[in-house]
Amino acid sequence: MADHNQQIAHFENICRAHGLKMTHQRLEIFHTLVRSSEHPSAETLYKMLEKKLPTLSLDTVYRTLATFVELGLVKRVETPGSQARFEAKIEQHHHFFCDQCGQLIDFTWHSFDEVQLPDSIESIGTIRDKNVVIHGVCNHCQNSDSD
Amino acid sequence: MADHNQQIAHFENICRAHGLKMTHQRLEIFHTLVRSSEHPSAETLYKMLEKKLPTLSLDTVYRTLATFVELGLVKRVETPGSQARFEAKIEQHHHFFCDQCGQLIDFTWHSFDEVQLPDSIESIGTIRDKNVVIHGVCNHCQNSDSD
DNA sequence: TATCATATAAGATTTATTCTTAACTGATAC
DNA sequence: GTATCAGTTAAGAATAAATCTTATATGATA
Repeated sequence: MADHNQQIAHFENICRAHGLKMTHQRLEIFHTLVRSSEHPSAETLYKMLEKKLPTLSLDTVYRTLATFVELGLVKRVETPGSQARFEAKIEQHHHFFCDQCGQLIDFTWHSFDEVQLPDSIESIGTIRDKNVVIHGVCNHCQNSDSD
Repeated sequence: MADHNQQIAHFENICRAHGLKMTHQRLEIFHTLVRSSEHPSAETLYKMLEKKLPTLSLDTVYRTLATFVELGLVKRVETPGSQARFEAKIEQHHHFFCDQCGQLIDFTWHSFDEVQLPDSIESIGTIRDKNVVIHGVCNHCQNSDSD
């Protein structure tokens, strides 16, 4: 398990540096996202939080996520689903997307991270980030298919 | 330049095999997509075709693309943009996405295609497809930034 | 303690996409 | 060739995700 406290400290620093107030909502949304591995949508986050913050509004979740993405604290993950999904994971990682259930699973692949890209990339542009996306069927779906 | 005729023959076979009529609209939409390298959205395709098919409706473009995706003739490409984008490219390839202009550029990387995935994948699921997505700034944007 | 950024509520707006219905077109089977 | 029926069109309605609006309330920080 990664050191979430450190990440939350970083989050607080960034907010302070940008003169953003540390509201319960922001803190809880970030906490939830950092601790979740399911890459939730705004709506999912809203539901995850409704017990802890009964007055939270979906609008605030959207607004807050947009702020976080702008600050680079959170990433929007592209998926085939209709709703945008988010993650607060900082370490370099890659995604396995289950075409059956829509689950998104992180994995690491250090040898890929260090490999050099093909020369042809130079004629295309400058790299900020390189990621692997695997599409397939997760083991859970695979097993439940066998009935 | 790839052999588009072969791809179009394949397209016709698949349509016939599924009892789908070879309408002008379907043919032109597929032609345009096969020959385009810009991964157009439904709306972009619609605009690309409005001269050739003045009576074409946007609805038909959406409907036709959905049919093609279902038949596996066309792929929906996930991008950070709000509109879905499509490609008819069959050969294994990867994507460079320009964060500045939203352009999506294909590239090939054979050594990646052949490399083995990390063992950890086995505990996740079965692979259908693996792709690299690079985010960065294309050379065109890079150059026009320097003013 | 005061100030002001933020959150909330309620509802309107925007945008992409899909659906509906009715009339028409044209591809394919015969 | 002609009939049939899938598919297209038009026009407009319906959905759904996301964003915005306005007025009021809250609560973090100086």
